[in-house]
Amino acid sequence: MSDTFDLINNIQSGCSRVQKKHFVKNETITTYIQKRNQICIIINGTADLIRYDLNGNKDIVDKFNENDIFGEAFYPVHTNNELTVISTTDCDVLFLLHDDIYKKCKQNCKFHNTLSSNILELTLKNAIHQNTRIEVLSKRTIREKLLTYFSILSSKDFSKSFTLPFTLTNLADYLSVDRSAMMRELKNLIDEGFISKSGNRIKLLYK
Amino acid sequence: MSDTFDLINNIQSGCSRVQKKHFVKNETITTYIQKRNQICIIINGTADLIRYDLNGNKDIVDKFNENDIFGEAFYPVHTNNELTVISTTDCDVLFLLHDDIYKKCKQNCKFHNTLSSNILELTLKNAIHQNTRIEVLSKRTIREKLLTYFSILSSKDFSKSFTLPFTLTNLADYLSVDRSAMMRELKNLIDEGFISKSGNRIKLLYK
DNA sequence: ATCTTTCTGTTGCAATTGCAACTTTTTAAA
DNA sequence: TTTAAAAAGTTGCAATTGCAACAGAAAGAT
Repeated sequence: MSDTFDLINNIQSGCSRVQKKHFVKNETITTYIQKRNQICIIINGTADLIRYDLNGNKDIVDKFNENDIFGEAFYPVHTNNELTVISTTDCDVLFLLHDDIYKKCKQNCKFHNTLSSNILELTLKNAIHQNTRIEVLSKRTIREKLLTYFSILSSKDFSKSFTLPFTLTNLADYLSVDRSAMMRELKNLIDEGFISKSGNRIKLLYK
Repeated sequence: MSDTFDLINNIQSGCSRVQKKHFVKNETITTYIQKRNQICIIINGTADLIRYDLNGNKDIVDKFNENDIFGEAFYPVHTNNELTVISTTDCDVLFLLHDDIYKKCKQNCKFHNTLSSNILELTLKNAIHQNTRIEVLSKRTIREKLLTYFSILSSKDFSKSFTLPFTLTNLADYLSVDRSAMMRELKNLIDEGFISKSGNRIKLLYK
């Protein structure tokens, strides 16, 4: 994507303390503990944001892909549990300091301006992601959650047919519902003729 | 807040097409139809983001307060229903054009830099809001939703006691659960000694 | 090519939730 | 200050969901 591309091209000339690091699969990229000044951007690869609660239960809070922006700065201060970002493939990550973006650079340097614009773009994309998820999660039944999510995917692809960006197991996590209950409801939707499904390709049959 | 304050102070000097408008209670501030270039900031007052679905049902999607940033740019493109922002009190709203923020100003003018920095801050605050809601909504039971939300409010206030920022009716909407079911669960939490409640002031009694 | 792990698909059952339908209390408006 | 409109509080009941516990299929690893 040109956004991040511009940014990388400008790192050399920058007056900011920007680092780029490489991670192999299953490494800890960062933990959300007293790093509210750190903002991260995935240049390539994928990672999971994982919560370990007090009982040691593991829970995938978010999934990050190429060009996604993340960091403790995006999260409420929360003392009860620990958030950790772990690479799910090999990946390259850019680490920026929030203050370097926020505080106005006295020289009005080109790097700062590029940085601000790019990060605004990435942050907006992030907001769209989040609002999509909120719209889906705020539906009360599994059926409505599925249909809402499908409808958004359909709008995005301009087509009644689309491929799920997840495994069904991960879809259940995304919708925050029990997997078996979701499977049951998917079956109902198929039996009642609302959708058809082969593998993780879905087709909407209504309207 | 100093963020928005800085911004307003700089409007006069700006090269950008910024408008400030006043609305009385119950006016339509904007609709999310083909305004993906429009970004709005509430200077003061409050507003609701409302969805009208195909059956004409009304649903409060989000609530905005002073210094909140919003606009179609934050939402997925979605053909099925209409989103409208309506003032719930008298309010003043700043209208910016996304392109004016995104596209680099050739003169590196002071206004542009202030704008970018401020909007990044507001956008980050917005992300924290959204992630809070996602964390709460992704809990599977009403009990967990309540306790998670309470725990976040408690962390924010550095206290086991805090005041709900909503009426109970609006809290049920925020948690996306049936109000009567939520009341039942609140009562259970009180009876089992997890919390105490008087009016909309909550006290956590555990740990 | 075999083994191991992850994912898909199912089902019974108990627990939770939403819905509908009320009453009472509080707040706002005329 | 009376009236109207929200909000809070309750309850029975039916529907949905989560949980547990499987078996089979697919994908990765050795």
